[in-house]
Amino acid sequence: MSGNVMELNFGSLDQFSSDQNGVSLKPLRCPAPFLLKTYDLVEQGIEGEDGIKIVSWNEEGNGFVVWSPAEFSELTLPKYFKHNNFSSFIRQLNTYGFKKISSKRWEFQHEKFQKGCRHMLVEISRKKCEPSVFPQYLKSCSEENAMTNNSSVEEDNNNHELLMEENKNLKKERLELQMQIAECKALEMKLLECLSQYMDNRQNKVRRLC
Amino acid sequence: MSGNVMELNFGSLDQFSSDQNGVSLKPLRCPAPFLLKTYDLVEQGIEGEDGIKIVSWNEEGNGFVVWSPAEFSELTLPKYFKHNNFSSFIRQLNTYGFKKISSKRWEFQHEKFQKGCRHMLVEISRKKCEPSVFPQYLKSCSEENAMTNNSSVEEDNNNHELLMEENKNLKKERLELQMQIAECKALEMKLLECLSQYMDNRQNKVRRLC
DNA sequence: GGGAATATTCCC
DNA sequence: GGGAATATTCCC
Repeated sequence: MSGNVMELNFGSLDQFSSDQNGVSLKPLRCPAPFLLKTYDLVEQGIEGEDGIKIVSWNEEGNGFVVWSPAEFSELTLPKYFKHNNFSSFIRQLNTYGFKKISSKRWEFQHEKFQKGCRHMLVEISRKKCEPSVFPQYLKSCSEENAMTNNSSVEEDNNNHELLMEENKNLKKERLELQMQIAECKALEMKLLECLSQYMDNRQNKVRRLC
Repeated sequence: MSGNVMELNFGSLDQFSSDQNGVSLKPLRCPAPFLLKTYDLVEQGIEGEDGIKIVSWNEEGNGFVVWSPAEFSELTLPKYFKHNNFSSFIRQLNTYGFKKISSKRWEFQHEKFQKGCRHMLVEISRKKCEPSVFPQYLKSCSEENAMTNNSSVEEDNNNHELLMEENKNLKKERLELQMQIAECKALEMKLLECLSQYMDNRQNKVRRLC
């Protein structure tokens, strides 16, 4: 196992800060490991005995460029991550809100990912899936309805495959909706329990007052 | 990267079955990679030049024993997984419902994990987050879905009308489920309002008592 | 043991 | 790009 990621140590996950008097303050939230590793990997983008520049900051220092995706995948990624897939790396960049800002080269940017500002990484967070209360269900509703209305009837009639596909998706969706309902019911139960506890408390209070 | 897990290939994720006439049937669900790897790893539990038995089936063949956790972690795990942590392995076993059945040795069991029954792995699934609340109802649902999928594949293929009909019904069902969810959400709101009123009342009561 | 966050993979 | 399933880690 020598030479691979399992023996690398990226240090403790917790970060401590100290003020100007050297007094230790409470632990700060730590940047996600992915961000720290990506930052470090950009800083050390020169590899191999021929000193190829595989990855580096861009000219402005407000983004980075993967100059050689092949060598990046083969040499750089496995030093920092548990894989050597460029696409998995890209997936993570997207998860953390990086944008690909050039169609001509692999250049990525994030407002809080800048040369010399390792401390700023803590301000980058993963995109969340659940924005509000009714979103996914309302969203799927309107989208589906639009779809159904737009799609031409004759195509559907003539395309068995499409129909089968839609059917399959509908079944999947049904299961998801059923699970959502189960979750709702569970939440109701909890709320009811909660409510009954409050009522019991009130009863007791009333009794004590009599 | 030679010699580590990233170059191992465990084959396609999809499995196909054929009947006795060699006719290819539709793809079967494939066991989780974790289960296949664990099965294979138990089968090949002898390692090193001194031929130590690191892991093997138990006497009955209905479970397996990790005889040497240290060597298992250091030698076996990284060959099959992207880590060398015994605890991560245990975490996965728990996720898939395995039980530790001895306090004296690292012996694990799962009803569907048996010597010579690699095909049975497909019946093992990850535990879901919400087991207790409405299990029977969800279960019957998924069984129903399985039934629907299995029954009369050829008829469905050949009968466009049936497919259209099913499709229509599924959409109707979807609408009903969405309405159910809307009702649930509305009820939740009322319960929350109710709860907050009780909390306010209690506050007032406390205030009056002071 | 298992909940939950993060990482990796797979797929659209 | 991103949703979602699975894997790995971290923590109780």
